[in-house]
Amino acid sequence: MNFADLGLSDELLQAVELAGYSEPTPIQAQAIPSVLMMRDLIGIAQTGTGKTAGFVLPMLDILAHGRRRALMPRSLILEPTRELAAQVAENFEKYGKNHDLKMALLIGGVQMGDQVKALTEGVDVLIATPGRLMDLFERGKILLTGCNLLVIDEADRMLDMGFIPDIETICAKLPANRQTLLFSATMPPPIKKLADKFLSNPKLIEVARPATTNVNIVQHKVNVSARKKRDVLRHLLQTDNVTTAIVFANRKTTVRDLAKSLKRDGFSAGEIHGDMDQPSRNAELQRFKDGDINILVASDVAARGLDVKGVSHVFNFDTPWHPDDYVHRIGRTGRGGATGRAFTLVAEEDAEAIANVEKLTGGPIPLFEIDGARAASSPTAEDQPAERGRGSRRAPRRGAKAAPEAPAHSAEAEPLPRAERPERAERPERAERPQRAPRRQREDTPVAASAPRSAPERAAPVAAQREAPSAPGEWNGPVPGFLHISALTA
DNA sequence: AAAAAAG
Repeated sequence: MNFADLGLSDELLQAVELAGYSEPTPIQAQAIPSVLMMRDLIGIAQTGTGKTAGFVLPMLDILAHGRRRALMPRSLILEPTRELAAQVAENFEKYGKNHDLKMALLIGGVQMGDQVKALTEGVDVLIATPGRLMDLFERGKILLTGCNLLVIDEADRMLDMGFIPDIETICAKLPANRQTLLFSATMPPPIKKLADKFLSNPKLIEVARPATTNVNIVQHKVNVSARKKRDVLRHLLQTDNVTTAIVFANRKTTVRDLAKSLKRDGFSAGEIHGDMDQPSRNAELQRFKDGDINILVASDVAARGLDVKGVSHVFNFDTPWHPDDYVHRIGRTGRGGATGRAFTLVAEEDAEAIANVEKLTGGPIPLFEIDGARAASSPTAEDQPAERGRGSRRAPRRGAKAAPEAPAHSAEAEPLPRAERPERAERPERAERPQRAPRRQREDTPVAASAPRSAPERAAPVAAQREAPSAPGEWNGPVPGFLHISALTA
């Protein structure tokens, strides 16, 4: 199966080829022809399956015909979070480079002026979060009567976030005679009802099995007391060949404190959560994507859909209360055929949550024991995927520095510091300290002795993984032309 | 219990 067999135009095929893809993913192979035939579609799929390109590519083809009119966008894509909306916009830029199509990114947290201006001039596609879209609509800045192509992305997430009434309101403002595509990782009854109400004779495509069955993600839980969570996290960050990690916490305050603490300890860390203003959120995410930082501490704003290449590890500093979120969080790693590792720190307060997670994922998550240096497993070169073809031998990304490393778990691994010892004194020092955060010296926390620097080849496979081309639809580095999109929302 | 999204 080849992209050329799917009925896409030559301009699109060229953009796809330029992006480095030749073979469509299963969801693309199934979705693209149906969308081109103007059918309604239900896609049971998660991000990381190439879902985004699955609707962006045929939409571009459809939009290539017809003309835009002021205030009357021709198509609308709804996304649950601002970051996801921006990510879809990047895809439009990438694949639409041969088309003269205008888009507007309508998200909150940024000034309305440029968004309104774009609407006034006419856009072909709106990419929006529901709140800002409703706001602009109520202000009379948008007419949705010309919008005959609608994409509802991440519908189950929209449900979780209470957006379904908004979605219904928005659907009612669109022409009844339209094409609707709905994507969702799961199909809970309210989503099924929504689909029944707003889609007609949809083609059903199901490709993504739950991420928990993603064999590319090695999962572990670590029993730990609440007060030792930070120590265990630091230990894992140092000893598990972490190149790039997302650390999820349940509360925004935890995210903030933890990021601060990691930075203080010299880790190259950043943070993202909903209490930050949008420019800061964008900046932190970009720093992470660019490799300026290799650890992102995040709330569940980043749990779903975010597509950053080469995330070697996901850490759940807290077990998510909602078991579905566990699946989404760990799905940030092990993407595009790469191997990922997911650790969940389980304290007493997480007991109930982890039980629910294990019920959902269908079995106990293997315990990873640290105290006593008894590691259940450690990443080795064999764990890493072999070369995935397609030019994966580019030089390592400039900014993608590895985390401070120590040898992988083995009999000689350092045990965790014991509670009664001065906690930092026992920790192996990071030989290659991420320079960005100047360490604050404190006399009671001496810099620990240096751990042997692990051989560079240990980290190499994961670094290569970060560089390997992703499937279409995945985030694949900054898109040069994207500047003008961000300018639209600056 | 939280987080997200409009401000």
